[in-house]
Amino acid sequence: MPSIRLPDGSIRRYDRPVTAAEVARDIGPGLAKAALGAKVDGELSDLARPLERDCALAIVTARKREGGADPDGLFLIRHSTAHVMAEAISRLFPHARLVYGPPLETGFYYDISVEGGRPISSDDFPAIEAEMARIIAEDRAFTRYEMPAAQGMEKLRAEGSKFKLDNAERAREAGSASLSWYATGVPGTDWEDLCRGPHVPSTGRIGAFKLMSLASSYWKGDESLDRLTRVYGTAFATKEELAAHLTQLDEAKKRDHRVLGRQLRLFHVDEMVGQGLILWTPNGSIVRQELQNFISEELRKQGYTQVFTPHIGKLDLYRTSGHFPYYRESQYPPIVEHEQMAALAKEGCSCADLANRLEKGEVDGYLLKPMNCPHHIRIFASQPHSYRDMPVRLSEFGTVYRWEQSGEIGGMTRVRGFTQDDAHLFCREDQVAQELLGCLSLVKLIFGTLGMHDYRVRVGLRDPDSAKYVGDPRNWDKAEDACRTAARTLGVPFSEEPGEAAFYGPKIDFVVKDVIGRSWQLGTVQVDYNLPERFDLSYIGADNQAHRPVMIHRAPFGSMERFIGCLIEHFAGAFPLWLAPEQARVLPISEKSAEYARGLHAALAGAGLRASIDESNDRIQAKIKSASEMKIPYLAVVGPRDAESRRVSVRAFGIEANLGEVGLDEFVDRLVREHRTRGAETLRGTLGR
RNA sequence: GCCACCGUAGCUCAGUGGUAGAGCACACCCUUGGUAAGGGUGAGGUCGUGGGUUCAAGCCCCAUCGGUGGCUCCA
Repeated sequence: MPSIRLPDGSIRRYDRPVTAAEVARDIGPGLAKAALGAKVDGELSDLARPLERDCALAIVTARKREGGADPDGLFLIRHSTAHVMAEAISRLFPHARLVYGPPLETGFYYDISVEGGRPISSDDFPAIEAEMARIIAEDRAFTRYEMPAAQGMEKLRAEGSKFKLDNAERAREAGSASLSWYATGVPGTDWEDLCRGPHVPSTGRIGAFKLMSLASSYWKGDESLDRLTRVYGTAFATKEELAAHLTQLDEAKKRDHRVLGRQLRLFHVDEMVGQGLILWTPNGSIVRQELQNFISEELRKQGYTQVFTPHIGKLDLYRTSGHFPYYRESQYPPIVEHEQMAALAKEGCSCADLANRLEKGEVDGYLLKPMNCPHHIRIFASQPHSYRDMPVRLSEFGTVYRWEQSGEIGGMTRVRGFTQDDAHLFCREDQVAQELLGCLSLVKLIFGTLGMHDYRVRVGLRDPDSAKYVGDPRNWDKAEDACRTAARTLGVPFSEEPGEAAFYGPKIDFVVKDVIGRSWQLGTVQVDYNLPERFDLSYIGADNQAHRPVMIHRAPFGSMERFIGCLIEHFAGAFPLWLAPEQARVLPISEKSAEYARGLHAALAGAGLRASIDESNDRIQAKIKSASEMKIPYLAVVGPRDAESRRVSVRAFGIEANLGEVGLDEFVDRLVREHRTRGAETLRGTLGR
C-alpha cells in the first residue's frame, strides 16, 4: 500500500493504489484544480497514472511555488499543444502523416509529411489555430492506453505509417516492452497518436498558444530521406505569459545585429559584391580597429610577434596541410593560371578532367586560403630554430575564405570571407600546458573586459568511429589530455564532445548564443601534433638532435565578423565609449551657443576623441532624440549658461536625465581617461550614476 | 544545397489586374527653442532582374539573383 512523500517532507499513506490527481484532491481543491501532471520519483508523469508503490510525489502546476512559470508545467502544456495541433492538421490535411512532435525550450514543433498532397503554408495558420481552439474548447481528456509491443506493432503496421512504425521501433530498441497511445477523448472514437507522454489532463488545460513558423526538415535529420514540414508553435499557461513572450521576441529582434548593423551603419552586405562577404563601413571599422588594438596590445605583452601573409597560396601547400583534400567542398574552387588554362583548353580538357587532375596534383593552381596555418608554418620553417627560441608565437589578423552553403549564410555570424585574430604557437612538448593556459587566460581577459560572461566551453574530441582525422592516435590522446587539463584550470564548467575536433587536432571552444537563441562558436584553442609532422617541422634540442615542435592554433575572437556580430547584440548596439564609433556629440541649445560648442568640439577632437557637433536648427529635444537613436555614449548639451561658466551639461546614453555640469576641460579629460582605461573609469560613474 | 515565406523611395511598411502611396530620413524656408520629434514647402521609385500570360502586370505564371526562418553542414 503506497506511502507517498510530498515535497514538504510530509507523508500520506493510502490503503489502495491512488492517482496523483486523487492525492492532489486530498491536499486541497485549489491544487487539484491547478494540477497539470505529476513528478513521481523525479519522473514527469500523467496525473491519472496509478501510484501503486511508495514514492516521492510532486504535483506539477503551471507555476512554481516561488513564482514564475514551472518548466515541467510548460513541458506538459507544450507537448499537449503539439498533439492538439497535429489533430487539427490531420483534420484539415487528410493526406498529412505525422512524424514526431517534441516540446522545446521555448515552444514545440511537429514534423509532418505532406507528400502527395497540398503543402502546408503559413496562410493556413489561422485555419489551423481555429481548429485547435475548437479542440481546446471541447476540453477532451488526454486518455492513455497501452498494449504489448508486438500487438502495438501489429496495429501500427495495419495503419501503415512508416514514420510511427519507426518511432515505435526505436522505443522498443530503447527497452520498452509496451507501446502507449494518447487519445484526445475516447480511445477508438477520438483522434489518437502514438506517444510516450505525459500530457495535461485535458485539452482545455492549454492556456494560450500560437503557431509561429514553418520550416523544413529531413526525416531523422538525413537529407537522403523524406523531406518533412516542421510547424513551430508555442504555448503558455496564460494569455499574459504568451503576450510577454511575444513582446520579448520583438525586443530581441531590435537587438538583432543585422537590424542594428543597418541602423547604426556598422556594416553592409552588398548583392553586387557577393553573398556572405562583409563590407565594413566606417562605423563598424572603428569598432573592429579598437578591438584589434586591444588584442594587439595583449599579444605584445604575451610575447607574440606579428606577421602578414597573402590571401592565396599554391594548391600544393594545401595538399601538404590536408586542407585541400579534406575540405574541397567547403572551399572556393582553385585558381588556375592563364597559360595552364590555355594549354588545358588546347588539349580539350573538360571541367571534370580539370577537377580530377587538380585533385591528383597533375595540374597546379592557387587556393584562396581557408586557414592561416600553412602560411605561418612556412614562416616558421624558413629559419632553423633552437629549443632556446621556443615557443615561437606568430600572430596575424588573417582573412580566410570558405565556401559555406548558401542557405547557411546570414548577417555577420556565418559568412564566406572573414578575418581571424589568428596565431600559431610552435612549442616544445614540455611547453604545451603552459602555452594553453596563456591562451585561455587571454580569452578570459577579453571576454571579461567586454562583460561577456554568458558563454559555455566545449572540449571537442575526435569521434573514434570516423576516418576524417589525420595523424597518430597516440598523439591524439596526448593532445586531448592536454586540452582537458587546461579546460579544468579555467574554472568554468565545460562539456566534452566527441566528433567536434578539427581534422588535425582536438580543441577548446567558446560558444555564445545570439538573440534568436542560436549558438555560435567564437574563440577557439586547438592543439595540433599533426601539421608539424605533415610539414616535417623541427627545432634543435639541447641534445643537438632535431625534435618535432607541437603547434597550438588559437583565435580568442574566432573571427572579427562573427565576434562583432555577437558583440553588437551583447551591447544591443550601445557600445562602451572605447568602442563606440561616435563617442560624444556636442548639442548647442541654439545658434547663440554655437561658437562655444565649436570650441568644445575642437577640444574633444584635439584630444583624439571621436566627437561631432549637431548644428542643425532642431530644438534640443530633437537633437537628443536623434543622438539617442545612434546610441552615442555621451551628449554634451551647451547653452548660454554653460558658455558663461565654461562648463557642459552631460547626458549619458540610457539615462534620461541631465547628469549635471562639469567643467569643459574636465569633461574632455574624463572621456580620454574612460577611453584609455577601456571603461574601467567612467565619467558617468563619477557623476554618481 | 533542401523546404517555406519575402523583395515597392535611403529606412520601416501600405498597396489583389486599370496612370505608384504613407511615416521617418534628406533639401530649402520660417522658427533660436535648456534635456527623447516646432511648423511649412520640396525632391526622391523603369515596384530585385529576365522572360511569359493579358487590351492592360507592382499584383498572375516561369526562371534567376538576394533576404528571412528552419533542415543539413561548419577546418
